[in-house]
Amino acid sequence: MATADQGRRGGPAAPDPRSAADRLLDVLGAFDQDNQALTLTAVARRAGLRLTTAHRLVGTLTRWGALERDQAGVYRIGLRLWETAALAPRGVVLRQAAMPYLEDLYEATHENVHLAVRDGTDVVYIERISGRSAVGVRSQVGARWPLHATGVGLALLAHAEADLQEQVLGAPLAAFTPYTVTDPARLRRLLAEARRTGYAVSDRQITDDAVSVAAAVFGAGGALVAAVSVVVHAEDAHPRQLGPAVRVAARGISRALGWQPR
Amino acid sequence: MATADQGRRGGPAAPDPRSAADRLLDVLGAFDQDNQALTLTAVARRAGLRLTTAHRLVGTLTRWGALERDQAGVYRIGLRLWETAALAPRGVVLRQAAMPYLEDLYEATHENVHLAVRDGTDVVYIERISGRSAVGVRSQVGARWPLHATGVGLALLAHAEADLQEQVLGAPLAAFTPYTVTDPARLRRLLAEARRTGYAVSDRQITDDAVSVAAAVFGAGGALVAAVSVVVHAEDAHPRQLGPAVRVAARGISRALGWQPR
DNA sequence: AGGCTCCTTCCGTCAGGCGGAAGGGGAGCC
DNA sequence: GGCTCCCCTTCCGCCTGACGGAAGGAGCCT
Repeated sequence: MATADQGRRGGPAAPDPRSAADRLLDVLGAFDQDNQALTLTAVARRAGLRLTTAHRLVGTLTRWGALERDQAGVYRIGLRLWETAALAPRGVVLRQAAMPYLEDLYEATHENVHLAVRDGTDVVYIERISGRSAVGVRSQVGARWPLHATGVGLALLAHAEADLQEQVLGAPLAAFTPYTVTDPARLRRLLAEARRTGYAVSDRQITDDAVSVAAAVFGAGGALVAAVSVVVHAEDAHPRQLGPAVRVAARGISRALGWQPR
Repeated sequence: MATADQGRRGGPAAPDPRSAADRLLDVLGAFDQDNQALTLTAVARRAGLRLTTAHRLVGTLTRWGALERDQAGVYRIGLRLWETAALAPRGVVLRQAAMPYLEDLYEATHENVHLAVRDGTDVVYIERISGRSAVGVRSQVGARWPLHATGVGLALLAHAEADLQEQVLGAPLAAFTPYTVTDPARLRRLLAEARRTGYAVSDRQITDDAVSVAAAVFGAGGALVAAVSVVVHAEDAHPRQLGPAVRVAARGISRALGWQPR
């Protein structure tokens, strides 16, 4: 979607309000989960740039290593960018600290295990351990979902500041299945429940055959940092049983991050 | 190091030959393993930019999400960049495919397990599984080392095209310990040995207490893609024993990537 | 061959990036 | 308190280098 405002009338071409830096970032932004490999023309179209401009920017990015070009002339995200992005404190660094505990959780359940952080009113998945026999889930590493629908999102929202909660509760809540909670009052009760029990449950809110049980992870000083979850088939979901296991893993990670129980 | 050429003489300021795009990328490049958190001034210094220019660029990057700024005003790599970089085919995508086999290798050995790819004449580490009791290694995810010294580097070099081998063999070989192989003829023999046995051994070439045993990973069509290694204490190193295990893991990953034994 | 799409190079114009200057704000020191 | 130092932010005029139209090349399909 959003090929918008390409329409130019008689006027002498509306001057692009974007800075050169914005345009470069828009080239990077042209790549996403569904567009991991793009031709030059596709980059130009998705970034809303003239072909020549895209050509120049893509050349610069490729020379630096932010993009790579294969024999067919198709561009992908390059290793050098990956390398730099590996320094993100909420990415690789968090993941490395959490990994052993995620492994333990996987060993104990043999189900999909997730680690995610909050960005605005979305969750971003940092890591996923996929059981071979586990339920098919729609979340990939790097994927984004709204806070209110996923297990990890509910866990994060339940422990978030009041104004963020109000922001989410005040906006329309997108539905992904018939089970997705779109009623603010019901969402409020879910969050209260999550705070009371220490784990959040998302029942078939993303796909209609998966239930997710999640718990929040805190850093040094008690700041909310991330959330962990286990995703299981809806029919054999035992939140009461999984909750404690997820909580244990979450506390383990919190401890590794320097969190101290009060 | 490298505060170089800040010296301006009487002249009216040498015009920076870098493009706006280059300068933006140099801001990102200012962040590395040893500089994961930088103030605005530090960014300007490391990127070789005026403070005002850095200020503007860093603002744009932060607005986009490529950088994040904490309360103290210190900048770090942001989640959005991490998200985009997660699309790198030789990064997260490769890692996800390899992970189960790396786990198996870790279970079998309980030593540090590495996955790395080649970039130019360097290796870049994509993943590391650290045993709690394993030997301390100097490689982090996202780290870079020259091909000739690490186990994974030797495995990659042994199966690389002839001209790359000649390029490495023709250049000076940096030493990191007294054991680092800096003689081209000896390196040539190591590579031949690696091809013969199917695994490469780096004996105390990076740190003087660690031995690395590595094997190459191939993709669909037989293209060289990556290398896997196990790093153990020098005293209890049994390359003959580890070699086969590493080879099995490497072939497993290769198979997962669509490689077919001929 | 012809027509198509996608890519690359060239070059003149003018908008927008650059950086000097000035001022705010906080930490540390006397 | 008053001082200094350092880091950050905003403002604004000049000049440069980014932009994009135009033209042409390279494949690919019919």
